[in-house]
Amino acid sequence: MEKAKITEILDEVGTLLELKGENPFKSRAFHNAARILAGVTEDLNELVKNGELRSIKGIGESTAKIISDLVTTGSSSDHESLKKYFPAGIFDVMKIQGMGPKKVSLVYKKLKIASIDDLEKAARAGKLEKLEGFGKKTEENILLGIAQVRTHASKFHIHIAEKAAQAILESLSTHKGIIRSEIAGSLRRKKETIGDIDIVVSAKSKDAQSIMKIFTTHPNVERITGEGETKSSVVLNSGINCDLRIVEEKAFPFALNYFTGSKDHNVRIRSLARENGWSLNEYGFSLIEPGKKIKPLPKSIKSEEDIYKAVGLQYVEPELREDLGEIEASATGKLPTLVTWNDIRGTFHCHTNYSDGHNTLTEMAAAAQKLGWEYLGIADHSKVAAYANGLTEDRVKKQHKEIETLNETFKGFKLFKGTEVDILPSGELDFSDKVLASFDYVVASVHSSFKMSEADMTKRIMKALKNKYVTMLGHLTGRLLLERESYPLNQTEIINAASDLGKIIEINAHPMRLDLDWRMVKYARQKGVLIAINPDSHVTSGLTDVKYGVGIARKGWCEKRDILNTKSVKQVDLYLKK
DNA sequence: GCCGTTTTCGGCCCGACTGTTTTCAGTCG
Repeated sequence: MEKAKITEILDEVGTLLELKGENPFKSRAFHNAARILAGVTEDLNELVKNGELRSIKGIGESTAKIISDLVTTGSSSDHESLKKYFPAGIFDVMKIQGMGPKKVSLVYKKLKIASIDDLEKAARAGKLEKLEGFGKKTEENILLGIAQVRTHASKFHIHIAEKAAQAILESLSTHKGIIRSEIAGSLRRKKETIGDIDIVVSAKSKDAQSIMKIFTTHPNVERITGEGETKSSVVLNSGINCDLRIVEEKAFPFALNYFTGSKDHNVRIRSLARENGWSLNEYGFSLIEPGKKIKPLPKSIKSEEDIYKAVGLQYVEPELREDLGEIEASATGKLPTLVTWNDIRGTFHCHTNYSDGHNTLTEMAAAAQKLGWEYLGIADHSKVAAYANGLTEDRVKKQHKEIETLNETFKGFKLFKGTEVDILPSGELDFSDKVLASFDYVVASVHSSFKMSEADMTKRIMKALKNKYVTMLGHLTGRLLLERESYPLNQTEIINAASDLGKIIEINAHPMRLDLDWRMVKYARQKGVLIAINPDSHVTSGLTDVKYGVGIARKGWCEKRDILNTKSVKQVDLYLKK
């Protein structure tokens, strides 16, 4: 069984235990195990065979048994017996705002509700309000929650969320009482997809009410879902939930840190505080048992840096706060130096209006130069990509001529001739070797037949990788959210092969390809594989929007040495000279 | 259920808001 499926089952076990009303720490143990397992790069079969599962922190006797059963037999008796308590549809019901484990469990037991449709029918018939702990208002909220799940995806692209958040922030800034204000949450952590927007501001309490008013009456607000003195929640007309928190100035760094998350990162920081005998919340440090000091409370915390220092850590950039090793790295002074916009010299996966980009070669070159870049790689689609107006051999020649002519006009800037050649289902490439040889570099990508088995898809890509003209494997992600294109892939095998063959792996080249799994990046780095994270103009309107769509434009995606910084650009340049 | 070197038992992060209660459980982040 594949690892992704196993982590899904562990999560399911955790959720089923919540529904059963088990000890919350017990169910959390399974969710933790799922998350931890997802970050394991070693071969699962080997780990099971050698009995090494238990050596992973967070995997104990029960979770190890489930994992090992799933790996060896494809099913787990513990999971199967838990499943008997609730039908599968129950997981959908859990997605509705306001429906947590207790309420879901109750409506199932009393009314046999096990799907969103059932829930809607019961709400419309007024059956829910008669249940204990429910009422008229709860019923209305559930109907709203159902409507929301149906009309909006629960996640939004970062650039959509960013624009929506900025609009709110701008309105708030008109209030003179605001001392500091910042976007927090996953948007600050620069996740590729955003669940909701968190904004934190500091102000005197006498100003709180009028600040809240600006927020809840903003023209972009569709409806208010919660309104209090320090916290309000709204749904914006784009469908994104947005929360505003108002705290006193001295609490601002704590609130910012708290609401930036991630949840798992916060839990770790709080545990560190506890070791000193302190409790940490969004307002500050306090002693767990007043009078029984273990370590004196830190004084004058003015910034997040001060908080990290107080618990013995180096400052951790928001982009790294996922509890995926950053706490340990920070404690030992081994945090990576992150890429910044200034590190970028160019990129290699751009489309133009030759295929499905929105801009001409001239416009793309001008935009790249305006960004201060030294080069831009043009990689339009190949002929089989008819949906994207892929280039035939003749049009490739025409584009090459145009690039050559343009290059003569540049000073300190160069356009590279590339292609994003389709990897056909057979693993053959969409251009002959002779045509491929005419490019400066070749990106090979899968754009069709996504429903192959993991083994076949991996074989297909491996075959393409072995072609000597292929420089880079295009958009390897394995998890493509919000998009129809999605395919299974043995990432470990591909990275190993790229390492052996000296190929580059490109991640998230496409603004629509989301949720980079940086654990995979970490593994690739261990294997010495050069990773290129590239913007392109595929969906957005050219390079003007490019900084939203891509990792390379944002710090935090990887370490500098992974990407097209001075050192690795030289490596890429070497490729180009070959 | 998982962890731990001062602990093999006892703790595990913490608070705001809602809607239902009539003092608080449930949900969320």
